[in-house]
Amino acid sequence: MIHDVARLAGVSHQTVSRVLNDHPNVRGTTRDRVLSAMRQLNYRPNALARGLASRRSRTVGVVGFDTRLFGPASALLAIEQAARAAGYAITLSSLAAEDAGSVRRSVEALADQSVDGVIVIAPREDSARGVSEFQGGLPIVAVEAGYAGGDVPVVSVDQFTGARLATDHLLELGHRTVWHVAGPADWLEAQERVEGWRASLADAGVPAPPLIRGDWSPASGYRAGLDLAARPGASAVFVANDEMALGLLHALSERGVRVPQDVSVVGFDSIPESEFFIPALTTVRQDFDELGRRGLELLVDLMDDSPTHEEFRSRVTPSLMVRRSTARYGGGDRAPRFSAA
Amino acid sequence: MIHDVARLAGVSHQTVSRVLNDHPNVRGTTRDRVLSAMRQLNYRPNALARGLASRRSRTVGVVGFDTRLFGPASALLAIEQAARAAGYAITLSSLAAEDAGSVRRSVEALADQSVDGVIVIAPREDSARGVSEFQGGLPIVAVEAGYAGGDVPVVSVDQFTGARLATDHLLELGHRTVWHVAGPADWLEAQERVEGWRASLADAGVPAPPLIRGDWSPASGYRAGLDLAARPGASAVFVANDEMALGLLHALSERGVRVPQDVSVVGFDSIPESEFFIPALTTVRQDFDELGRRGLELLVDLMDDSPTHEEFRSRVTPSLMVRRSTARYGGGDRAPRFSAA
DNA sequence: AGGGACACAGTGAGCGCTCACGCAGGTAGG
DNA sequence: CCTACCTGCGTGAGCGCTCACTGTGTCCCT
Repeated sequence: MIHDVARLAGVSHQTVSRVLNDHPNVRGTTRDRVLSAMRQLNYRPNALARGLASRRSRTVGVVGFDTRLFGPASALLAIEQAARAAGYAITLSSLAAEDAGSVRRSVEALADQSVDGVIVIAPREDSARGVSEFQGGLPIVAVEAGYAGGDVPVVSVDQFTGARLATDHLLELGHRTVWHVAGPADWLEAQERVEGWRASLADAGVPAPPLIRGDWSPASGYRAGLDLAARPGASAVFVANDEMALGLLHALSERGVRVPQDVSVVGFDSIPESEFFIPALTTVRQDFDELGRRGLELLVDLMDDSPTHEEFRSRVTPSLMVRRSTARYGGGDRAPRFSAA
Repeated sequence: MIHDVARLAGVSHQTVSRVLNDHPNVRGTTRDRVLSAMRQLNYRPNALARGLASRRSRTVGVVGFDTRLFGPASALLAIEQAARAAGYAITLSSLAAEDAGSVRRSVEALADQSVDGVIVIAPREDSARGVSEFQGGLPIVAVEAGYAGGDVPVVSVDQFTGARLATDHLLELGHRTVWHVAGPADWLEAQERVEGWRASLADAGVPAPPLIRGDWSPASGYRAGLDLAARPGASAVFVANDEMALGLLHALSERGVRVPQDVSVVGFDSIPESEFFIPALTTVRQDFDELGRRGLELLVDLMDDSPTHEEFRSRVTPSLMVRRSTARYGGGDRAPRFSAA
């Protein structure tokens, strides 16, 4: 096919290849002849052949865990768009279960597809290990994976600061202490948020109430909400994500506990829906787009092994969105209107 | 590389290739020798080279519009998993804007990547046109794209029936009529839902209130809610998706209109959060997983050009999830507690 | 005037596979 | 006993490109 173009343009196949790859040392007039021949023949370079010959597929693999969730889905989209802009195609590989083994297998599968690099969106501890387990000389970047990933380049949101933001906000409103509904213990993000919460309480010199564990789902937030509704002393809660906060709000409403009059609630993520929760949820916004963009940028640097970003760990700073679910501490305990089932 | 395996196993490269491709006419003992040689050398076939030689990349392209939304994201995930099971890799191409041109460009870009087939997740009218615009002899399946797509094979949810389900439910509860907050006019799904709603009202012999347009966003649902709160006659609303229903619920709550005592609300999609809205939202569930699975199945059939499914249009039936946002019509108009700003 | 440097173009090999053949040897049918 | 056919395996070419190398002509410096 490249030969047809070459013949029509009256040059060698190599010159066509040079034009294709923007090599210098092609005279302008020659280039124009080649380009017009390409247009005439509606020539489309064969990506497979280029990849085979050049050993660069111009494709990056993305390993994602549950890309239905807002965070991963947003990061994926941002990565895809940044990749397209940088001239890379995206090959996707979702994880069924997220454990070290399946992350490794996914990366291997992508390597078999001859991708030039891999981005792993996988926020659990195990997956970070899965990444470092992979031995293949393939550039890999982890996104949303906290700091624990050994020597893997990581781009992540500063969860610690985000959690402090949330907790400090509640303390500044006069609450005596802040409860925390956390995510699963094996999620790096959940861990960091717990630490931020603890640090904030410690700095304020107030005791930390017992931790309540959720699993990110609204249902688990609902259960936490029932629990909290039965504790008249609890006046402020920092919930580790917006979905759980939704469930919690639901439970409090069912129990007749008013938000924010009786209890203040802060979420995390700022999913688009959170602004329309009842009441509108005060939450910590993570910029997933920025995350995806930076991840791809870092990967491109690694693939070009240009003067590689000395910064192999990049952190995105979250911000607090104050809405209607938080208010000044009113003092006193709630009268237990309903007993908790 | 295949030669190394061949040498170690004492066979020709062609025999290795036969083993790789599960060809018959290889003696069991020979096959075993080849397999063990592969294992010893940790041989990984080069997908690019196989694709180049065989003219089949074993890759399918997916064009998706805003894969952050629950529907597209779920379909994408299901497609990916079905593809993996069928031995295909996934190349992703998200759409920035959804118009005919950019759909066509996306499909072309995927064709340039030598994909064997394409699935388009693009629910707008324009995109269906974009698909049929593409001339490339590439198998294409549209998902979530209604019926309007000319001669393109389509897998979609029966939106018409879904809308009837919702409207009938409200009418059966005794409501005099049902209002509808619709999606954008150029979305096929929105159109079908409007038609289902109209058909249901017509069958019941009740007049259709004016249509309220939204844009799928919670914010537009919120605006619709403010509008409806000011109409004391409105006692039942069918909202075209759950996000808008959330915004609507928020507005009603702000205005002191109680759901379901004063107004019954039905959504569409059954996003995971909807169960924890306040109150839990009655909604129409679409099985996006089934959609994705069937889409890929259909595409595989087309790619193998096996006795091709004579059914080129496959419809998934939605179901009604009755929760707490709907109740029997209480009779009488709402007393306007608050005037609409 | 000679030689080095550079701009521009062409030649052949080969990336790692599969495809279309060819060629033995065994089994069956007449 | 010859043809016909199947099983099992090998040989060579080639998929559509890029890479490394070679070969011109032109300009500039010494």
